[in-house]
Amino acid sequence: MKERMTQRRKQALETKERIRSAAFELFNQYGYENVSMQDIAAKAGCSAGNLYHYFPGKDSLVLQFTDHVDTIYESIAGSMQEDTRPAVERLRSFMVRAIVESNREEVITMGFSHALQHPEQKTLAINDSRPYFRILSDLVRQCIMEGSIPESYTTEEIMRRLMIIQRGILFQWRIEQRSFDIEAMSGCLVNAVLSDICRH
Amino acid sequence: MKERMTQRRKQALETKERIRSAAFELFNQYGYENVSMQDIAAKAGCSAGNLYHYFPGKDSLVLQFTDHVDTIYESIAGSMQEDTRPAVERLRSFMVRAIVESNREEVITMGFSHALQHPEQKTLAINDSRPYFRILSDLVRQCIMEGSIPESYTTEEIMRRLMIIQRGILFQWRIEQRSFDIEAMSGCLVNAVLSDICRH
Amino acid sequence: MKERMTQRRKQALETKERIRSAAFELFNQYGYENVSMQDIAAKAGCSAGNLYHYFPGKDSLVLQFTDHVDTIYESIAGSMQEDTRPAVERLRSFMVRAIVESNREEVITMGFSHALQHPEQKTLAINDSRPYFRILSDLVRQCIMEGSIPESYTTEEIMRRLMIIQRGILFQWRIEQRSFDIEAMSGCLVNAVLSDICRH
Amino acid sequence: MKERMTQRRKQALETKERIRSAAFELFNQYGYENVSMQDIAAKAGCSAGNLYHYFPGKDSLVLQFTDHVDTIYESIAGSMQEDTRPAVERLRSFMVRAIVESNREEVITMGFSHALQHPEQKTLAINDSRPYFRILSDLVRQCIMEGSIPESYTTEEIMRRLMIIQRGILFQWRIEQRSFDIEAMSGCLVNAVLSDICRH
DNA sequence: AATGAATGAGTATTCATTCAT
DNA sequence: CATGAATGAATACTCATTCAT
Repeated sequence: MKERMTQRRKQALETKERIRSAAFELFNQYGYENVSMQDIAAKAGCSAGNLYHYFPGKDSLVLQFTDHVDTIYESIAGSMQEDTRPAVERLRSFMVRAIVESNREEVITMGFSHALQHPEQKTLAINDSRPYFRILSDLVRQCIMEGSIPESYTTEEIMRRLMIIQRGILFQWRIEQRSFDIEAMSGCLVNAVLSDICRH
Repeated sequence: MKERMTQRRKQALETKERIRSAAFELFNQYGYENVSMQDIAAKAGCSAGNLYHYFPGKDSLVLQFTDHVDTIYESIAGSMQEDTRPAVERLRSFMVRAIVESNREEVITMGFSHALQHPEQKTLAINDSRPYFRILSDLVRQCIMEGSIPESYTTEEIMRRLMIIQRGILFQWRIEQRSFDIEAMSGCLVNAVLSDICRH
Repeated sequence: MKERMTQRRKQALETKERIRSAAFELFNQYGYENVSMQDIAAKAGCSAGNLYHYFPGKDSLVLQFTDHVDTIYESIAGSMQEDTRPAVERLRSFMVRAIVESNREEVITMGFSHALQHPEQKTLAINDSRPYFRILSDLVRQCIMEGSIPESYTTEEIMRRLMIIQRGILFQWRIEQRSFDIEAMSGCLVNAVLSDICRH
Repeated sequence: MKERMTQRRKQALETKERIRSAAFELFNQYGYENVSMQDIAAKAGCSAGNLYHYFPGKDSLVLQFTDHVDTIYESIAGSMQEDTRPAVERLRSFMVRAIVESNREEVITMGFSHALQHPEQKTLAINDSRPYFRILSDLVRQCIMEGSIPESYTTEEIMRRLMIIQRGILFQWRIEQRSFDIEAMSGCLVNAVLSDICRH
């Protein structure tokens, strides 16, 4: 019986994941408003009614994307734990990888567009409980402590600039339909901004 | 009789403008997909059917925003015609003003969000016939000619970086709900990027 | 001053005719329900509002077609006034010409389709005051009098058969998109029916 | 469980049939363009949205009528399989029954009217894959083989004449609002046409 | 005589969501 | 866990008609 439950639960998790990923792909390709629950069900290979066993509504499907991004950021941070370079180098690396990775996963564009249309939901607002902001502010603070970033800046100001770069690149990347070298561009702009900051 | 015609035509133009601006406000506030033609009509003070005397459809209402932006950019460029400073200074000024002005008009955010969801419409794609790109590429070319930007960069590369900055700021400005100094931030980031470029 | 009035009236008549013929062409091509008053106005080269100076509504525009058909039938009858052949020959000729001529004018198909959809309006019902029926019943009665059609038939029965032939041809002609010889077919079927009648 | 599924499916089929028949009655009574999806839903006793579970759109509802007619024709042909009379007699019988039966079902008039308005859809065009035309051309060919119809005619020419008779009767039957003996009329006109053909 | 701006009711179609099975 | 029939409200767009000019 336990076996069966596990079996069943496993299947259920698979179904949930199938739904989530179907939704993400479709949202990304056509935009939130142009994807219907029936479309998602069709792509996930189940009935429309069944979606409601796993997600309370369409909204909650979009909002899954923040969890998804957090996972990505955490895995980047995890893989850098043994990096012993100065904080400013690690910050640079983290930003570049965050930009590249987050643009690999296409849902994010959708999430960004959604956030742009609904700023009041504060989906992308600075929020210390979310891994992205936690990791980033940690790194920035270490930079300030090690002296590579002058104390005259607040953590928030630094983060804001980096976020502007990240989101600007995401935007342009989408608009130009992926036609430039995103890694080079990220490295270059993150550098420009950090150098500028360090010089003051 | 001509007088009367003018009267009528004037009223018609007013109606058209009322519709356009109602649409812009609503789109900006609630997002394109969450605004119905009825909503627009109600706000414009006319019947829904009447909208179709002035605009062939909902789409064409959104697309008006590019014209609107173009007007802004042209007026900035116009007001700078007698500026005799080096090209790189003028580029800096133009960018800062473009960012500040375009964020003053709220529709633009909506247009950007729309462009993000429909990149295939190439609303914001580089397009030499649009004033923004014409002005920008002119200035960049002058910088290259006067030597302030090295020849190793193409105009397009420079423009891409500036656009990333502009759009990143717009994004963040919207997300943080206008809670930082946009002029200072623009100056700062445009500087950082241009300095970085000039140094190479 | 009289001149001017005449001038004006002439222009008015021209406009009315332009509207009528625009409506007919469009109705015929696209069907009554798929043509809007604005379409008609555009084709007639005037404003939509102006249509209402000449016709009280869209309905009355369709109904014009019966007048139009009557004119055709009267002109056929007129041109046959000096025909001295036996009545049955003249009936044959009239039918063939009526079929051919009425299919030349395309509106008629539209009128027929309209009549089919609204039989309660009795647009095509037998109606002695209309030229078509007057002419036809005259000819049939002459046939009976001259003995070429037996007295055992009523005028109405004969007319009904001829009308069936006429409308069947019109139908098929439309369905097959004008791809057979309508004159030969008319002659042939009218003959078959009349011969059959005469034999009994 | 299978039982239950059957129950559900049965109910679904009933609903589909209720919708189809509601649509047919209404189309026939008021004409395609004067019936709204809401009307159909109301008559079928379900919501308008539900219509779209069963039929992709309004058009597809009209087009169901050809299937309906085909069923009728096939049942007539089926019931004549053991008829051993000469082909020309069987052709006569088939035509009369086809005319009478098809006029019993009122939708057909509506379908015809629709076909008249949209000849480009070729709903009623000669189409060898449809039972009506297959049966008819079979019978005609047999007549030619047995010598009752001269070889100088093509199958198509014969069929065209019979179709003209059938459609003409249908037309007149509708226009005169069912006020004559359709069986007698069919027999009489089919006879007249076939005799005429046989004589040449 | 003519315009064209304005209306308001109407139309097909979509879709998130519910629920009996 | 899963289905899919059903709903009902919403939505973009159309159009005959009116009327001030």
